[in-house]
Amino acid sequence: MKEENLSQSDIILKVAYRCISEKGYANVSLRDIASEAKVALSQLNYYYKNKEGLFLEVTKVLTAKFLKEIEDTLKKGSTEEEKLADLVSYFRHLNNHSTDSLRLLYDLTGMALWSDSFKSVLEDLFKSSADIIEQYIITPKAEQSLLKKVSKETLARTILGTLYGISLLAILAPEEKNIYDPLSNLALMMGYEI
Amino acid sequence: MKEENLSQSDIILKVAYRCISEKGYANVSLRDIASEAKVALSQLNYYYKNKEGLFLEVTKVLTAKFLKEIEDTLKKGSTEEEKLADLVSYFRHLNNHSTDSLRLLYDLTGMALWSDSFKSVLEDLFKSSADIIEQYIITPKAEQSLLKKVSKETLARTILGTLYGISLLAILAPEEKNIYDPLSNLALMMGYEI
DNA sequence: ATTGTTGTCGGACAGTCGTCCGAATTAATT
DNA sequence: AATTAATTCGGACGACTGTCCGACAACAAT
Repeated sequence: MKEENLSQSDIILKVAYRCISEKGYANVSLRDIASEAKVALSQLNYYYKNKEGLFLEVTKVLTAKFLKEIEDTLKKGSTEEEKLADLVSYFRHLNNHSTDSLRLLYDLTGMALWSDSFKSVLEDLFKSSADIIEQYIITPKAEQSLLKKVSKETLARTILGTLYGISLLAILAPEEKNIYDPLSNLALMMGYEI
Repeated sequence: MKEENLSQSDIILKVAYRCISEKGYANVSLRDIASEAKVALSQLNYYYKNKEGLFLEVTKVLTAKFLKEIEDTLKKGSTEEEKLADLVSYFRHLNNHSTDSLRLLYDLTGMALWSDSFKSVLEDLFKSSADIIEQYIITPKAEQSLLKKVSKETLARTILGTLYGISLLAILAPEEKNIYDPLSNLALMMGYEI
């Protein structure tokens, strides 16, 4: 077990991540986390000062994870079409196999609607994600397509927003069979053949 | 003042709607609502039984409002292009002038991630919205476009998800100037000229 | 006029929450 | 070995939460 040599602060962070992604930030108390981590309640304040401090740290872990995975995904393919298809597949994969992390992302996004601290972290994630997408996908080739009328930044933001919104709808309606078609559809809408 | 002849239960509902949309469901207590409504705390339980009951009622009011506005919006235009442009304008308008209602929608969507009661209400909203979009926008004309490869249902769901996701990003990054371009961009991506 | 129903209120209840503090233990430094 | 610093713990504190109950008022129906 690699968990043996984790510091107590790491354990707390890990357990907090799992708890929130399973039950939602509004339904998790510090006592829940402390007891699941087999740690005294006061240790959470010792390492992270506040509940907000702890949850903020969880948010940073999550956003860093997403950012890295998005970049890794976009690095793989060689052509634009491949990269976009990979990005769509990545979100589809999140929906299928990492529903908890995706729910956590939406939950923390909801927190960002009311708290400036969380808002700045999430803003940074979306800004960085859009930048990466712009860098890897929006090549001159795409600009020559039917999308030449909009800026690179706008196009990248549109892609991100679409993936984000459709994934959220997919989480809320898991019974739909062709629920991930819209993701592939995005590429078609952009004029790609994937 | 039309508020004079509102029943107490209506006042409570109205105040609850406003409170949640201003501070978020996790940050509003029944006492907050009761005091703002100038009503005894126990009255909230008298009329709505639970906190969940009250918030659920707020959710139903909100979803009904959105559904009606979406339908009204789509009824106006005569052509497909107009209808789609109107729908985009409607979301843009929400972002600019009804930010509270939009935030409330996202907040309750977040609640739907953890509670089955809220989930079914929100599911219904998205399902009905997609149906309406499909009915008004996806005519044979659109099917003959470059989108002929996907089903009507999928296309409608894509439009809804895109509007939803991009609006959420727009709320979180209000400083961006051309933040609503992606909305218009959606139509361009679909091959429309608006 | 009396009875019963509905609405309204204040207050109390038990439980949970985040935070903090003092003591005990362990580790590091001198 | 002795002193200082960093961890870890249990417990307590005050504040806040949702829920519930009994009393009183308004009104309707008999």
